[in-house]
Amino acid sequence: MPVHILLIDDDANIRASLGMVLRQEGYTVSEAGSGEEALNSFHLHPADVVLVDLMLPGVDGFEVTRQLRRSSDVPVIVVSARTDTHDIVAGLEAGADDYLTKPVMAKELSARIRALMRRAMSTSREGPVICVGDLEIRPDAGTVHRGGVELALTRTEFRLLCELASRPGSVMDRPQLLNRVWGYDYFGDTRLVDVHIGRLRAKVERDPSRPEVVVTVRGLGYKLQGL
Amino acid sequence: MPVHILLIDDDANIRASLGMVLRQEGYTVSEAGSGEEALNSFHLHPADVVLVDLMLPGVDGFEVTRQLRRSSDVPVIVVSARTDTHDIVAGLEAGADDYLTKPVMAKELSARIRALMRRAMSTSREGPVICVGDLEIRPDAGTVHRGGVELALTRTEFRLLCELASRPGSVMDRPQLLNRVWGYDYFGDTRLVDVHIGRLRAKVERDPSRPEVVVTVRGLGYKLQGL
DNA sequence: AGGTTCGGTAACAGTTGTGTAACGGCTCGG
DNA sequence: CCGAGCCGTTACACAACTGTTACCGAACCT
Repeated sequence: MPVHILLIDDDANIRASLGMVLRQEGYTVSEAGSGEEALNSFHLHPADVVLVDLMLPGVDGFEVTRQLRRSSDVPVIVVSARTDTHDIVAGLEAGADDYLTKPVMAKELSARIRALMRRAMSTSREGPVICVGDLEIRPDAGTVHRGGVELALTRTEFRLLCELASRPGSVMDRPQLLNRVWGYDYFGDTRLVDVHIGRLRAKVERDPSRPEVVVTVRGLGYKLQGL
Repeated sequence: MPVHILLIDDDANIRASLGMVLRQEGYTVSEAGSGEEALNSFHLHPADVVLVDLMLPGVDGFEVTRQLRRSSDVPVIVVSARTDTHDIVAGLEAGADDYLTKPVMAKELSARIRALMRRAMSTSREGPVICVGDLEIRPDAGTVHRGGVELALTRTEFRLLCELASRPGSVMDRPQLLNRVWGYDYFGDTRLVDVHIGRLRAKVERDPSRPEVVVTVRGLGYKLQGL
């Protein structure tokens, strides 16, 4: 799941250069040139991090921050040309988590984003949940639920399932699975994967004799039936 | 409950002036002049926020930050004379939440502390009482009640329980628990955690032979049954 | 259909993980 | 100095998990 950043600045050049830096870091980026645009955009498609300039036409950066805070805990970083302590304090008081002054160093910006996300994640109550079909996989809790009941998977089964779930719908062959689940660097033939797939099915499938979730692709490997 | 700040700097003048600023803001402050002193102090009396200088004799600020992170989620702000982007990035990567360059503006420092505490407290502070199943845990009071009666836990048992309760439902593995409860670095295998889990269960579980609260996740660790 | 390959699964034995009892060291208060 | 409680280590028994093998049926090919 890519991390999404909303970038708010009225200067298209700055948006372009910051955007490029962020995209290179692997983030997806959407841009807004005004406060109104930003708030609308955020409502439609909430971001994981917001970068906001203070000087915006219309609704300024302070106000954008306050509005965001009203409905969201999203991490907000102010990026502004204004270096005055008064502005910094006002930005943070408005609800921002950090304040950077232009010109920003790319490395510093991304380090600060990482630090902030780390902090924001660590306090989030619920870990991520991966849903495949009627399965709910919680890598964090190490549990799999189906219809509210917890399935008792072993560690290997769980890792196998997670590995398959990391790319639902696409086939993974045996060497690949051996590598990623067992860490083996192994070619020859072993039925290891098959056996564990079988054990996994016994717990995961409604009717293990007719698999609907963990599907065999003959001659290739296995895949998770996306949906 | 007053907010407590640990201030680490080898320059007594800076400690004095920053300390004064912080005390005026209503914080209680303890000071340390070296990394070793700071880590010892933190272990004895954990702070709510840590301010650390980078240039320290012996264990430097980077290392202090890393060590703290190993056993705690405490908010850490680096306060350093070094303005180089490389240092900023390294500080944040080491686990710091923010990085300020000297000379620091008092107003900015306190605004950043407030912003960070707001973020850190937003969901992590469980309030005065954590309830798990029919257990009532009061971290401040150091007590656990079940059905109105107080359970007599030892300090270790209590910390273990609190640690598990900090993320109910999420599995915590043994190294993690060793770090956070005992402050150990992980060295090989020890049954220490298991034994104390057993002792904790003897007091906490209705039927210790069939645990419902402190649940084993084989191959991974233990978790508190959220409910 | 017959031969061949591939996948599913039962059985088993070896390995690993976990619960717990027991023991000695330590601290603290009398 | 002595006992009580707590802590960390060790040892052992038992349960759960793992990887291998063997056998069988299904799918594929000619």
